[in-house]
Amino acid sequence: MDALSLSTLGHHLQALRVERGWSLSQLASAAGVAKSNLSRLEQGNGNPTLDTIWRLAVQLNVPFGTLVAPISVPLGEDGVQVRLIDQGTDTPQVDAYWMRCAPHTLRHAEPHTPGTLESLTLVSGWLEAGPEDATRTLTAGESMTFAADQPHLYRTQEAWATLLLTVVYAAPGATP
Amino acid sequence: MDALSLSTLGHHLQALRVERGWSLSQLASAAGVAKSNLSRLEQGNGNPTLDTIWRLAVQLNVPFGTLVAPISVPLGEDGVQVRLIDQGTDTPQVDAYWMRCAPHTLRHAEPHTPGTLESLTLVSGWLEAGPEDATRTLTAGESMTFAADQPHLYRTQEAWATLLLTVVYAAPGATP
DNA sequence: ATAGAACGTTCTATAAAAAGAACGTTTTAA
DNA sequence: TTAAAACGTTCTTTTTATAGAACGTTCTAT
Repeated sequence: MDALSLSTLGHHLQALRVERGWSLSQLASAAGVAKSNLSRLEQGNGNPTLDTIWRLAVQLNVPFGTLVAPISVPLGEDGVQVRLIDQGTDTPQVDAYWMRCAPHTLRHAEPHTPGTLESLTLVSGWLEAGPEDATRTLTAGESMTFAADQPHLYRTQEAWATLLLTVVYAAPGATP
Repeated sequence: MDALSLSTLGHHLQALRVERGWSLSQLASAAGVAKSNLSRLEQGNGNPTLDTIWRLAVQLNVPFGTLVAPISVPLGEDGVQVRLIDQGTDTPQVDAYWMRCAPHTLRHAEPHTPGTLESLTLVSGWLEAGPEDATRTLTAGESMTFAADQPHLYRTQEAWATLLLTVVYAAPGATP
């Protein structure tokens, strides 16, 4: 754990607290944490316990990861990281992926088999994606579906992109 | 921090490690964590430090929140199992879940805050979902988006359903 | 003005998380 | 068959995160 992350946590804690108009003492008391402890954390020192982070997150009403973001995750060589979440057992075959693209990444993807579709939902950041002649841009929370049986691409600019991606392969015998 | 969350963390740690074919000793060594410590954590005891969680998350190559996110319902009484995949860091807030529903399940969900949307993509099976007065049915590979700021439901029939679900919370200050 | 309360910080004491050594067991290799 | 290595667990020791008390300071109200 680097010092940057610790000060990030501290800044986040303080920002969220002030945003809500609470004093350090109030938050500490409400969360059941010693105010000396919270003080230390906001200063960027310390290395809080999961229990402590948990209590503060609950009290601040933020998702857990929010406190410690930005998240640093190792990437593949091309700046794209992909993880298989699940594979369907039905027809058509469906593969579900979690995917993350570094800033200024351009990933070209080969065509899948005819009739294949991809659906993606952006979780964080900004992304341009789609068939190479018909891309669209997405921001957090937005979704799109496109035909993936032709060359397609994923491209980021200044921001990271995190998304869910499902590949729906054409059902055997289906009429295109 | 309740015991459930701690054992959840333990299970996640172990599952991710085994998934990668690593031994406890290997992971501990690679992450720079004492194996006694990791052993304790996988057993569901202990209350790890942010530093420890961080090192393990980086080594396992998963977003931070994934390790500690509560697997909300372990296929509980309502036959629904939910796993947090990722949480966005942007505005609007986006939470990504993997969800599985047993056959003949009916799950009623409370309204989210105004403006909240849910997008889901079915990976396997059959699912009826949406606002209670406007549900739709999905089969493998299909997607839908609906307003989740009203009572909504998920219902299966004879088959299981596996899906990706993203909850997009309304941006603060957005005009509904 | 002045007493009181609340603020955030910095002490000290205690509880516990982390590291490292040692253990018995299982796997691997000679 | 045996020696060596790796495994995961359980000890002990060390480090440190947490709680609580005490502090000086800044608001608030009388």
